[in-house]
Amino acid sequence: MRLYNTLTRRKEEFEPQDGKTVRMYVCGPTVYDHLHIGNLRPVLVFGALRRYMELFKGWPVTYVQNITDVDDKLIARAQENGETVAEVAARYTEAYFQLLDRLGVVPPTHSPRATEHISGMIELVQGLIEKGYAYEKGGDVYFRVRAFKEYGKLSGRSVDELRSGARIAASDLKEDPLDFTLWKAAKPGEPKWESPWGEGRPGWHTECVVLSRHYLGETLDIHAGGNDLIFPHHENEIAQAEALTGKVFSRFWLHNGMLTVNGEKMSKSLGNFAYAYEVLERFDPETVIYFYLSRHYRKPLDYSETALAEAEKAVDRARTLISEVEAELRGAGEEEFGEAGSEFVAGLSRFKEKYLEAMDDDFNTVGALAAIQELVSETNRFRAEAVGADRGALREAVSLLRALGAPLGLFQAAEKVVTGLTDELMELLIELRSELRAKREFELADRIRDRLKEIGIVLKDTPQGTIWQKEEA
RNA sequence: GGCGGCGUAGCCAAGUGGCAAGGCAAGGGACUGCAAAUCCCUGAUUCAGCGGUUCGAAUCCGCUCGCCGCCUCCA
Repeated sequence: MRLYNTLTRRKEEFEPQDGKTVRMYVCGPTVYDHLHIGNLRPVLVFGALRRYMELFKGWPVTYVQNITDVDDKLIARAQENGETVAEVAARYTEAYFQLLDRLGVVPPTHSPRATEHISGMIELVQGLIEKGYAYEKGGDVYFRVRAFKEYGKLSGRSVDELRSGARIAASDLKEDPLDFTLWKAAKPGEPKWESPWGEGRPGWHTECVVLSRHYLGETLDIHAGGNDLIFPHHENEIAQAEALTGKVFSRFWLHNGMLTVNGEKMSKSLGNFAYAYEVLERFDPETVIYFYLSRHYRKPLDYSETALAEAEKAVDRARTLISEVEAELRGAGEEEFGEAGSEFVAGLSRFKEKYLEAMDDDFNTVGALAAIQELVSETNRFRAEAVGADRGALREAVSLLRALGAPLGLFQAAEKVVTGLTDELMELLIELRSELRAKREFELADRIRDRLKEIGIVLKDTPQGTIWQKEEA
């Protein structure tokens, strides 16, 4: 498949370096607060990319995502609350995994905490000092940016440009204003670890380098995150990793576009802020997923209630088809279908092809969703016309729909469990009601339908007879 | 100031050199006791504007207008 690589600014053919397993690293949450709706985008997009590779490309993915459990924001939050940093981190880490579960996102293969790898970070910093890429000043350690000649290759900046840009605060301790912190001397009351430079804690960009290397080796296949991380975060990661090893840190860099609200990036200061869990109180998980995948991942995505409501209708169209077909064919055996059914089933492959083509072209989920919608339309058309055994062919369409939805996390809601007794009782009720309708005793017939609706069972009178379904969760 | 991106029907949104996907909304029709679901029909001679390259451009180049992101913590 082809993926747009920020490093080369082009779409490139992607294959895992060993031809088998994808080594993928995605920047994870800083657990000082709940995820907001912007944070959700990389989680859903790269989670779906991972599942697509596993389910359709045949590449198992080792997916590593860090949990940043020590940093300035966490320390500030802990002090506000009169808690320890560890308590704050534990609470929001738990919330994060609950959110993944709610959304049906497969958890990362590894979710290392930064604080579990402090010794690795110390080794990294030490290695950089030994090679002349870093220096210690007053208990802090800084990376010597000018020593790494390829600095700026990811973000397309040159050191000269950056210096003239000069919004970077000068520091007496740094040799150069562009140098960035690898290790911070501890201030009173802050979490701290012993190091060759005294007590302190790791600075910014060290954790991703150390964690990714620990689980995935020196060269990653894919490193992904929001495009606001390109500079300085990812640029600095490359500098550290490549200065130390001399090897390519990551072959591909993937960046998702920002979530906006009314066209502007969401932020607390603008007041256009919402938590992920709040959206999930208003919309079901598959609607939320559909919304996030309804725009190409590299473009900005504008959040609004209207957009979510539209996603809900779009996703419901497919789910209605699935659930109605399953209701219609409930109890029916595996029938062989005739010419019409066979022809219909043979034609289904074109939707899968369109889907694969879109997904393979820089993970174009929008095109993939279009293919899914076309599959839904075509199936509905067939459903309206088909009679007899050919209707069994609908099973094939539904099964394809589920398969295409699987990497995206769509259409996976478990089939409603129906016990044999319920099945028989419903058949009885429907039979009696049909007789009432035949006698035009609609009042009683409608009462049965209304009462069933109250207990969560929906009756639909279709040309093929009455079907019943449990109401959508 | 530097770097990057975007502007496609009422709304959302693919496509990035060869007759403009898909969804939502709207109108008409079919089906129907009523519901529900579904089907059919109706939409951009046109892709912010102006020039240029080309047999051919929404797609390439230049300019103009408008919007956004990064350059400081940020998904």
